[in-house]
Amino acid sequence: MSLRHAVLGFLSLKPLTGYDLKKYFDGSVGHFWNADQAQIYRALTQLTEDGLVHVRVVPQEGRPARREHHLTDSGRAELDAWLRAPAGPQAVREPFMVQVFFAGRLPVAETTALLDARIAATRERLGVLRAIAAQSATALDAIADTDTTGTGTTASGAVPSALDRLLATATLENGIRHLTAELDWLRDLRTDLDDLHAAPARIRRRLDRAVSDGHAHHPGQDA
Amino acid sequence: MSLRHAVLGFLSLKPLTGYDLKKYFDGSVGHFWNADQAQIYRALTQLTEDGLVHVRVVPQEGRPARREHHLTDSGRAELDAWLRAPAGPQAVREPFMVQVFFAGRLPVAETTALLDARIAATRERLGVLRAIAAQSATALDAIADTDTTGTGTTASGAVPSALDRLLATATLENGIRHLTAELDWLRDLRTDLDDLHAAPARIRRRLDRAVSDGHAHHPGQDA
DNA sequence: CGCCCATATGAGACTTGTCATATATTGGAT
DNA sequence: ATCCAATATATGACAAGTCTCATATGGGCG
Repeated sequence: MSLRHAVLGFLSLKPLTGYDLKKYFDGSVGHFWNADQAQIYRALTQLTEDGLVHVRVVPQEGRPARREHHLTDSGRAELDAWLRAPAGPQAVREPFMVQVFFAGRLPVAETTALLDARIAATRERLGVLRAIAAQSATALDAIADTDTTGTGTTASGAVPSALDRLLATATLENGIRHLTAELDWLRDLRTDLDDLHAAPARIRRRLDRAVSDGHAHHPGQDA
Repeated sequence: MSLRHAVLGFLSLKPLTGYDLKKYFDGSVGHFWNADQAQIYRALTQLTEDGLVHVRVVPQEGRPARREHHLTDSGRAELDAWLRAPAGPQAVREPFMVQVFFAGRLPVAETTALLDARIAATRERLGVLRAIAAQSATALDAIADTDTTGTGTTASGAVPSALDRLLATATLENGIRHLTAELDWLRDLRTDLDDLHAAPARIRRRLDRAVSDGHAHHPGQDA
């Protein structure tokens, strides 16, 4: 869906090859949008067919010719229209939550182990984002800096404005906030599990009974 | 991928028809996993082919026969194995962040309008989750309560344990935390945008120059 | 010599989403 | 009385999107 538009977005900054795009994706929007190389190339092909992009082939010494993709006017129009359109509700899809939801089948020890693993992984991802934020070179700078044209014509690589920086930083911050929230949640859940587990079996049975009150008794996870 | 496993998870609670499953999905894991009816039926077909599930047809007066899907032993084994397996890194995919990232092309007023819309939508979703949490009837209870069998044999609908409740509640809480984080972030961004916009044009230009220092000047969004 | 970088393309499997449709019964509206 | 709507139940077909894997070229570098 919006892979196309992300591509258009980058091309609005400056003309790029599929190869460039792949790198920029990984380097700047990688936290919230992953793009496979094949996908990018296919998107470019389609966009070209649809007339939103046109290709200029720039021969090079030694390397394969750059197939530079430039935005056309309709491409720019399409991008702006999309940017204006309020995004529909995005489909949520969290396999890990499914695991948690049904984790009652496992012995508690295994569940806490899974949580710990998840905590570690989340902390790691958070570290990565924090590191990027700390060096504070917005991905935009990387894009503006690299003179891919070789022609000396840096006209297309405009310097990012304060607004652009703010927005780019904000997307990073968004990732950080979500990861932080996730981490907090994981730790709280971890604690709750421990508390539940710490209560000796007899009390736990009483709890179960109190809570379900009047129904048949449940097998229980005491294994 | 894990639609299959979510289905297995529900079937481990009690045997269900595709129709039941659809309702349970919507009612309990709907916040973090959306499932289309056709998808569920397709998953059931596959699971049956793979021998993880077997169907018992229960004729009914007046209604179409219930095709009850029961977990087989290998089904249970598969479910447990999956629950134990640490989830791989999930692909992030946030169209809205893409919009934000490139929103610099729009006049600031439009961007803030988009943000406001997003704030409203997020608050709404948050309200829904909070309401569910407040009535505190875990989705599990709904599943246990409904006597779908009609046979009077309530044996399969086991009462959820304290652990099960904790986990179900936790997944809800997870959604709430993330939405809250999102909301905070949106508001902060909103404020930052206002601040930037509030600075008179001359100062803003100075800011831009200070920040980019030595490069060509950027067109700017003063429209 | 062999591997990596820059650059690009293709085939095929699989997942998802969307839409349409079928049947039988109960319960309300006209 | 009759008809429509809703409920409970289930399928089929197809478009669109994604992922994965494989492959090709030609120069630079260790």
